[in-house]
Amino acid sequence: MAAQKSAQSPQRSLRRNAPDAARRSERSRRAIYDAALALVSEVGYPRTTIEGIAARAGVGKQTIYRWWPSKADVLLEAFLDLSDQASELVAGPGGERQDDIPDTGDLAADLKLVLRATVDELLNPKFEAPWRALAAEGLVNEQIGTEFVAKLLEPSLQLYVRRLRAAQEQGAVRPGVDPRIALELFVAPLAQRWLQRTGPLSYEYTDTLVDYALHGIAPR
Amino acid sequence: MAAQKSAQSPQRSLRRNAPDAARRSERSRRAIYDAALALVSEVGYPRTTIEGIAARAGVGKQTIYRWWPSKADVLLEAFLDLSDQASELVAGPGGERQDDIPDTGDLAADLKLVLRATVDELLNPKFEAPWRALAAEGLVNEQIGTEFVAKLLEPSLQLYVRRLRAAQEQGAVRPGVDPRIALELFVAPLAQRWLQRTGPLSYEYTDTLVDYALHGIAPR
DNA sequence: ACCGTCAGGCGAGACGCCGCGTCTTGTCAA
DNA sequence: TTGACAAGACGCGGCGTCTCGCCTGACGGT
Repeated sequence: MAAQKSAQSPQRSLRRNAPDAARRSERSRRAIYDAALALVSEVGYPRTTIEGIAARAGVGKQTIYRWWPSKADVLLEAFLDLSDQASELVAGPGGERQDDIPDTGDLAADLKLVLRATVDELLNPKFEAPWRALAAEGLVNEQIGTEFVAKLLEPSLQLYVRRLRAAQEQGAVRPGVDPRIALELFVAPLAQRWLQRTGPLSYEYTDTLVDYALHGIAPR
Repeated sequence: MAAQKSAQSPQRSLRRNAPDAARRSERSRRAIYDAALALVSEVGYPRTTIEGIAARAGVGKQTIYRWWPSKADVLLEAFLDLSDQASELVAGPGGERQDDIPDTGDLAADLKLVLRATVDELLNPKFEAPWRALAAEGLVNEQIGTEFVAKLLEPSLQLYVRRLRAAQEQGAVRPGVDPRIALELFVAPLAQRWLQRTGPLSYEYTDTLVDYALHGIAPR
């Protein structure tokens, strides 16, 4: 027995029968992502099946079950991958990520700009179906919900937190205000309107949200 | 062709083979509601099956398929029924519904009070599972989503709209403000925090939302 | 640097199970 | 008398597990 300090097999003990990631087929992984995203968009999340994904990807079912515990996890990873690709396009291949909201000194204008970009993203048909599916799954499945929020939403929200803190130092936001709660005033209504289809997403709408959130609805 | 305006059978033409509602068993209907709500709470929405509801309710599967098109519709109706019962308890059996937010002249206080009541309702364990399930289904299923919003959410939102309009007439809200959007400033963040489990629901939190929404986060 | 070996990931698909939605039967109440 | 009812059989399709050869990539000996 060679120099393994523990157990008979190399890093098998993490989960039962953990597969060897070094020998994993990159080709299959990508095909599965593509098939999952395509199927969710084409036939909807509930009618997307693991059998269907496997067939579409030209992959054995076992290959999916080997690497993911559920179809929700497959879709979550596929969507994360899609988002990464998309944001790599925006930033250069050099790597500098879009990791801050611009600070022109005009908070209202900066927020409106970012929210307009968010609207554009939400209206991108490639994102809609998987995004809705994951949001829905997250409501009912705590594990997916937590991961969805942490990996997909939280990074964007942190951008707002930083921008609002900067505004606070500049005196553009009241000192006592909690940025974490403040950002919800414009983000949550937008998200809700989109998810619940209670109205059209327009620049006018998001601009209004920013104005209300900054100055309140009471007379000044 | 045979100008029957009313066809051969009484109100059969609405859908194919529409059943006779007059002969419907009230007993089965109630049992199905109870079983559906109980199962969703006990085993979760995805593992709640029509077979399971039928068995639990002591009812034939056909009785469910006769009256509802899908398990989501069953649950929606069951939950509407539950809500009606609950709000009948609050109002007297005489019938006067709680159909307005109190107007003490102090808008902030009135809103805080109602939001605190909403928090209590959201934390009621009897409501949580079915509410989440329906919200999730509504994200992915447009028909359910529309009905969910219209029958469950919209009535409550109208209460806010009315109260905000009254406030507007009293000069407590700026004239140009759209009440429909204004109410989202405090309702949407609360809903989102609850649904996404991104933080605890406390009176302190909802009070803060009202303050931010009324006065904004910018210096006055 | 090369090449042989072999563990294990791979595509394919069979398996038993279960819930789906439909259909059939006999019972019972309006 | 009619039609909703409880019970449950039916074929179907997706589930998650399994078995089969094939092929690949990591590793060791020369």
